[in-house]
Amino acid sequence: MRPENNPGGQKVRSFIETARRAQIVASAIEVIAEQGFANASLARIAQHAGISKGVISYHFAGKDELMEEVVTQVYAEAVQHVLARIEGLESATELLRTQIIASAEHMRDHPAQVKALGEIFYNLRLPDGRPRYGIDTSEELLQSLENIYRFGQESGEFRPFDVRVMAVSHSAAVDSMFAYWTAYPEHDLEAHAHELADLFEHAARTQEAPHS
Amino acid sequence: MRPENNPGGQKVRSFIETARRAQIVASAIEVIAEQGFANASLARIAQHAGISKGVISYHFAGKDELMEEVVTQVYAEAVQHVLARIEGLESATELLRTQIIASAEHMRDHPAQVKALGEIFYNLRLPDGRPRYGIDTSEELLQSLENIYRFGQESGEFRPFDVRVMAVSHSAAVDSMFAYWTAYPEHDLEAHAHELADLFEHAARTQEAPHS
Amino acid sequence: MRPENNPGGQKVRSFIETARRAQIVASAIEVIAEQGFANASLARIAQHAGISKGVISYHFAGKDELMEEVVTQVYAEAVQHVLARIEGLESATELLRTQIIASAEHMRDHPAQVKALGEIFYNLRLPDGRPRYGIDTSEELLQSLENIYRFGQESGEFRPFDVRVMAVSHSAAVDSMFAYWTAYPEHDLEAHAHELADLFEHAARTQEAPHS
Amino acid sequence: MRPENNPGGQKVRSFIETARRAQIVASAIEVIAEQGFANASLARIAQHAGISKGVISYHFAGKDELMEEVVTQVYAEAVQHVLARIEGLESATELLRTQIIASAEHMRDHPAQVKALGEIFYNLRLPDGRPRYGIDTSEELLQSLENIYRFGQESGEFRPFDVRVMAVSHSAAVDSMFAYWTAYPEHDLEAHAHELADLFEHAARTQEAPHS
DNA sequence: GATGAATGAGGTTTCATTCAT
DNA sequence: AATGAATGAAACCTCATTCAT
Repeated sequence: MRPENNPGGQKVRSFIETARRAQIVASAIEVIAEQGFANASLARIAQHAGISKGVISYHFAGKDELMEEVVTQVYAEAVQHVLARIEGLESATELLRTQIIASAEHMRDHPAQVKALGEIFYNLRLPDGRPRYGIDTSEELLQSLENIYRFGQESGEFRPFDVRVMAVSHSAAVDSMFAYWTAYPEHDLEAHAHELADLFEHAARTQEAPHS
Repeated sequence: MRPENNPGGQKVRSFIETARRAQIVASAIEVIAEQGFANASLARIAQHAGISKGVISYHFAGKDELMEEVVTQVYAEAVQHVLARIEGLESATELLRTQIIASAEHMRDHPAQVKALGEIFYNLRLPDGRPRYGIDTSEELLQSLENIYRFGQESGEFRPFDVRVMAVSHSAAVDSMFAYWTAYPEHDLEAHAHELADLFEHAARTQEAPHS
Repeated sequence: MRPENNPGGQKVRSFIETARRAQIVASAIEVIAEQGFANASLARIAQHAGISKGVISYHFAGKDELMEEVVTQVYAEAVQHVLARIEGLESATELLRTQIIASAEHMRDHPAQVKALGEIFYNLRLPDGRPRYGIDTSEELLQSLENIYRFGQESGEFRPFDVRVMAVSHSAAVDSMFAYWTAYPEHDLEAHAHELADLFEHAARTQEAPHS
Repeated sequence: MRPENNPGGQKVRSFIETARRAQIVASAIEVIAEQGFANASLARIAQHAGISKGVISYHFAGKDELMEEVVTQVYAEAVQHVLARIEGLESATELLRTQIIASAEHMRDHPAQVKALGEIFYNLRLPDGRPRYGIDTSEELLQSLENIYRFGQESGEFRPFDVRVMAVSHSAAVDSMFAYWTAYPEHDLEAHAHELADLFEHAARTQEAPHS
């Protein structure tokens, strides 16, 4: 039985426990990325980590907690990377371009993590059968993207359009970049990212009608 | 035991067999759409259809064949609808816009089918754990979209860009339109489709030349 | 998957299913009687019956349903036996004596059933941890006994006393007769029953008035 | 590793060890009383005591030894209370009445202990599946009760009857008094005890037929 | 053609116990 | 003396598949 919450509500985890949890999360990411969510049984995750099945049950309340821990860690890392890269940018165009390109960088550097994240998003279900994560889970991301596009509209860089549709499409296009690269590893991810940046820049920006 | 292949390699299916297979496929679509791929056991599909579990095993070699049959039928129907709607169109802009809008129509009319198709695409795996369907399965669709965009480039309607990236993004954006609508059923699907058409039209078309 | 309820709410069970359920119930009774509730796993019950573990899952929704079926069948049989023996009796004294003696007969003829019934009563718990069967489950039995004692009070055979305490004690004493016989099989069950009948007759009956 | 037996065969326990064992026993009693024997895992007992699971294994050879320690301590305390209350009584009638009433007092004052005792009695099994405690374990208690009833027969207070049956029934009736009170806490335990005393007094005593 | 019945593998989880620190 | 960590067995349950009827 793991330590209880302390009064502050934060788990107090020993060094060993932290390390084990990280090891298990890492193993889960690899197994899910390689074999898919449906084949990622606790037995396989344990075997892949070279530990006993019971260890996972000891460190996590159940499979769901493990999966949620994977999501939390992986998602946080991705957000962190992208935010660091767009920090300080001042034009909406630069923001949207950099969001796409930084996402591609992160995918290139952590493909298994991103793959696992997607698998869990699509497959993890609540006990009642409804998806644990849905598009509504991405609300935060969508609002960030909306903010970029809305900022561009207000600054005059961008034409008028429905920012929600733009954000949803932007997000899906970025995800599809990763999926395509996963299917065709020789595909040029960086070039794809720049093309995609062009695509959304053209889609969003005010059409020039310069008069002579 | 079902009939063997005849010498020509084509299954000969009786009327009853054809009807049963259709009934089972329909039931599978509904169960998958409602409960998700992971919860769509043969038992549930059979129960939903009001038939015995054995019937499915009798008419299909296994669960995988059933799933593939669902994909085949549903995919064919979707393609058929969109093709009929874009037939005869002559400008690339009209083609791309109509492809998006017709897709939305099909989603509106057959949401369960489209939902099930997505579930199977994301979840069905080969025995070795690799995905049964991948982006490569969409090659045909991607080429059709590429053809539209390339046609536009050749006709001068569209600016130069990587048609593959455009096709992949286009496809993903259309899929995300459906996913978003599924999550928020009150969302205006038709409006989304028109916004999306605008999005890709702006993304692709030649920027207006300066007026002299 | 077993057949669904028909509209009337009654399960429709085939002959084979009925036989299998009876066989499994019988096996469960024997295993519980011999090894105790805690050791009566589905695996052992299946093994004892010479069938596969999955058969039980096929015929019963779960272990709980199996246990409840055991209780239902065994309890009904016991009640039926005792009721048949006391039918037509007219004095309260005869009723209480015969209730005890008939119970002993049933115990003698079906010791495993009675043992299993007790095990399940004491051990089966609801998912929330509360007992599935409690003293409140015996309410029906207690009321029957109360009726006997109250009848005796009204007819003047019995002295005044709290009929509930008498019924609870009566019921416990009968159960302890079985438990004692189980522990000491050479113990004379029939003699015990007659002694117990004397005990409660003396406990209940009106004290003879002094002769003048 | 705990201290070995000394040559005399008695464990030598340090103060700390004694205190820890008592703490663990107390925790076990509470957990068993609240959640039932089946749900009283070592993990839960340790958690309830606010100690590590390993401590229990350190101080007790195993779960069985802990359970036996609970029985020993609780039983001794109960016997002690009842013996103190009947000490010095001189008539069999007083003895039997007081045994019942004193038992009820103990139940009222230590319900968790009594509940836990019952749970363990009914559920603890030897490795071979046979009950660890049975009616034979109560032999000492039964003989004490027999002594009371035999004393009453010899003094002429009680009629002739089988003292073993009377003792077994008496014991069971007292236990059922507790079980009933547990199920219906608003039930008047003291009144029940007095009714029960009346019951066995009437059951046992010589029926007067005084002639004038 | 169709069905109910049965199987056995594999899933997650709980648990008593052991062990190094 | 005490602990956290780890183990492996066993529990219940679900499932795809096979088979006799």
